[in-house]
Amino acid sequence: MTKRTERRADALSKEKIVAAAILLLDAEGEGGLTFRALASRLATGSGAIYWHVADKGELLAAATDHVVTRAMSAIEAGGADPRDAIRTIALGMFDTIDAHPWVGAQFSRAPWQPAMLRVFEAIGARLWQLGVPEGARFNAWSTLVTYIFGAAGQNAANARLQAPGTDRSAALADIAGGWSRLDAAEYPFLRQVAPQLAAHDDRDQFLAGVDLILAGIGTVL
Amino acid sequence: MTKRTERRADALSKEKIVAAAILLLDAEGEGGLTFRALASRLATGSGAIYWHVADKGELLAAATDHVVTRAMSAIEAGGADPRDAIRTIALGMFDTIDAHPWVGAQFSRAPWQPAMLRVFEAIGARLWQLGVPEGARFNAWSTLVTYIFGAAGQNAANARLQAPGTDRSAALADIAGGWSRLDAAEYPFLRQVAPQLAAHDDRDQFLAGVDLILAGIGTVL
DNA sequence: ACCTGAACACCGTTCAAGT
DNA sequence: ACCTGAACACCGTTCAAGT
Repeated sequence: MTKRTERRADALSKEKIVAAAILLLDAEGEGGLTFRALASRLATGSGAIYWHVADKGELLAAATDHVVTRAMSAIEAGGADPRDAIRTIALGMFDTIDAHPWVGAQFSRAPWQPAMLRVFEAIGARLWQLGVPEGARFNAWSTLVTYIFGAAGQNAANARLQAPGTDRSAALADIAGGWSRLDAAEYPFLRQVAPQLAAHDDRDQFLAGVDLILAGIGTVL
Repeated sequence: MTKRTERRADALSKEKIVAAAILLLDAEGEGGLTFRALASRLATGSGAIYWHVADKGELLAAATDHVVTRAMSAIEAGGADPRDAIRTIALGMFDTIDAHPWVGAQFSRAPWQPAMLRVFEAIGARLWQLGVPEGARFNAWSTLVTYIFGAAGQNAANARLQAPGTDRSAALADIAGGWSRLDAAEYPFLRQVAPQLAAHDDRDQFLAGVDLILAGIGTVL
């Protein structure tokens, strides 16, 4: 009965534009999202998009919010032990940003988005549940959230840097090879960890960081 | 005697181009660095820059390397206790990226740069000195480095987001105000920390995160 | 060897004109 | 109300032509 239901089925809408933008971003990366490319996929003119969306920033923000919302609703961390719940949420964000690397660059441009607030609350609630005292709660929460999104963002940046064909272990072997050939007097540490760099798994390393922060939080309980 | 010493004093060079780029980046932000603007500052044509520099990516990488190198050589963390040395290095990076926000976005695009290696080594060496056992060393190091650059980068992104005139505490008050008005059933944690968000100092919060990770590392010593 | 600056192939965004 | 697509004001990068 409303105007909205009377619209043609193929009419443009912000939802359709955002859905097409996500497809484009996933397929071709951040550089692939162009108003011209988007308009051509939607079989319309570039100006039509501006009727529904203020600018490219709003489009990227809406796409990020959509992806993070979908990811959060798929994460099952309900009855678990608070530490396990934090690990589950953290890994969920890591995997989401790994699958959509453009999300990693975007979220630091709009950290106040609704979906982000849900992640923030989920982490904070578990810290509360864990019994972190009032005085330590805010810093414990911000350290975790900063680490989770910082690490996931850096992982996504690595993925974006890499040539599409090559795999991660070859790239790591390259960097580790460089480290092992550094000057022994100036870079003893990097030379020593080079083999571990070559062999490590990014996801395990990320989780080890979450565990280390949880161990630090354990000292103030 | 060499060709190099015979060159005119006002001749272009990569060093001069990088120095001008840093001035431009600091004055007008990442969007202000344009080959046209740079060429006009250097009183030359945009094509001349390409004789000394491959592309914009190399220019940003060189500018970042210059700034981080300068910062690292100013940091005095020599004889200090390893934990204090790590805090000093971390704060030095935080302040550097705070003063040059474009560095925060750049470093994740080129983490293998010489200056970055020096930071990596400096952190790693202190962990070694601290006696972190072999099996925990790599993860402890990567957690610290990831947190330091992730947090500093997010801080810089916040700075870039803000309108040039407004100050940080007004922006925080705004966000905190929003959080305190969230639905009480869905967002109890964010409502509860809103006052702390409004009152906190970014630099102190950053350092509290470093300390929390150091506390976590303490549990594996 | 190094510099000049017009030209090329793109962008995001606007806007008069249409339906 | 919504859509079209040309036009505007930019980009990074290239390259023939100069010195």
